Amino acid sequence: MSLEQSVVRNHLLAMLPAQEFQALAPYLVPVDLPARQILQHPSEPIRALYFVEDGWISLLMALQDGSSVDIGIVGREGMIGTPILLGSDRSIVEAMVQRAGSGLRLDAQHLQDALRASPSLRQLLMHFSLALMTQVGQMVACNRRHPIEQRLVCWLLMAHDRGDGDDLPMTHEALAATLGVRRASISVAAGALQKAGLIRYASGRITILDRAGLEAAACECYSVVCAEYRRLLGNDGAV
Amino acid sequence: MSLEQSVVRNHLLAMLPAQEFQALAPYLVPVDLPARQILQHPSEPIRALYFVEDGWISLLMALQDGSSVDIGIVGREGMIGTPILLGSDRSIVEAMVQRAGSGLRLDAQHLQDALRASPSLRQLLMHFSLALMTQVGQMVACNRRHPIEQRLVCWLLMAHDRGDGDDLPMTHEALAATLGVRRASISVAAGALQKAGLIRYASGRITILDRAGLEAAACECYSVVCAEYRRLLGNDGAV
DNA sequence: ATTATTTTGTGTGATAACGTACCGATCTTT
DNA sequence: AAAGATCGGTACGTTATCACACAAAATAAT
Repeated sequence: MSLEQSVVRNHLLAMLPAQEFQALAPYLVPVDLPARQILQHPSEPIRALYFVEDGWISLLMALQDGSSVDIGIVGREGMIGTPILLGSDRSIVEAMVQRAGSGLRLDAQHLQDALRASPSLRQLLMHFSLALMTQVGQMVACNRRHPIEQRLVCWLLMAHDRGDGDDLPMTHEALAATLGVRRASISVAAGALQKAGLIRYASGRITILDRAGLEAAACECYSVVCAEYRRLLGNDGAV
Repeated sequence: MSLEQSVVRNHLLAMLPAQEFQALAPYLVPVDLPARQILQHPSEPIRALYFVEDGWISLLMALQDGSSVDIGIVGREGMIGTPILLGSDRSIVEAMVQRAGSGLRLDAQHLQDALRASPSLRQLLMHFSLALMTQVGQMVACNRRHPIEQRLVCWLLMAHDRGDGDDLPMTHEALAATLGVRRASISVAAGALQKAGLIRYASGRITILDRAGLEAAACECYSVVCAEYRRLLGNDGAV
């Protein structure tokens, strides 16, 4: 009883030609992605790719002082496991489920078979890798030059794109860890956004009230990265 | 009369099996890389890959305020043109020659032929792309958390690794643009390093005096990224 | 040699963000 | 309902870095 492409929410898989998807389907295993699960641990071999169906995954870089910084975010527009695609079973980048959801697992040892079964898959995955690289690159500049409030807005928009509704299950504390700043700084920045009527929040839940207003308040980084996702993955592939 | 592998200084090409290199050689065109030449322009199609032989190339992300930030640096351990490898002839990342040198050009339309001629090449290029991705990711965290002086040291070490001697032809102004900070901040940071006897500088030239001392003064980012280059490209591939 | 240009040193005040701390509000557990 | 834990608001002093400005030193051009 095989997986139906029509019910797949992952954009990469949804874009595959129907026949290729059918050939690929036997390798795909539906899995839950509970919050805080680590899909890619810096010190352990990566055993599988994950095509995200729901929720979103943070790519983190841990520092020696114990802090860590988000270098990218992946939702149903993408997958976790670019190192495998690029020929290594390790990476110092950590991938952690930030918003619980589900995904389709493709075991690493089947990747070559899967690529044979679906010739379009390689191109899609490589394009996604490039889009992700662009996102990470933009983050370098963003972290260097843009103030906390804009970075926060940028993050909220990216998370909103990858979520199901207008609610984001994040505390100020979690956001602070994600953006690599103090919790108090988030409280101040989020307070300003709430006062401006762009968002509302209460105990661990942030609600997007004015999407257009947020887009206007974000730094360029949001739209630049979005445009690149669209260019590489098409309007349907982009979030 | 073909290119001799023994005289090639690019580490990726040097690591190829001799036979594969011979098959690839006809596609490689020696080129000069004058300072400030742009190998990859955000708004133009990328027509070629460049295997760096000498000098180094900055990967830049330009921002709307007119500033730009270095997201990575490539020397003879690598190549310019990962977007082509990953299936796109465009990228919003700019590649500019920062220290003049030379390279071997592989025209984009020959890449597929080249990959057929040298099966090892794809794996090497993908490993390099992953190493570069790691470097960029670490830069995100570094820019977020580490002070200017450490970032400067980090950059000096990376440039030193990729250069020929202990002299780096960079003004404070150029360094400021590279690191995305004020020129005065560089003068202060560099002044401290000079006072500590780690470097010496004069009008557009920085000399590395105490390599070990610099390594001790750098943030973790330098060694983390180095280790990843070594892991992925081997001791000979790493800078 | 003189003049212009580039490069570096330095100072002043402003600002963003930090570390830390404490309190009240809200949620969870019992 | 009470107690405990988590979450958010706010404040204080500190530090890193900024923007701007100007002069001294070094280099290049005439």
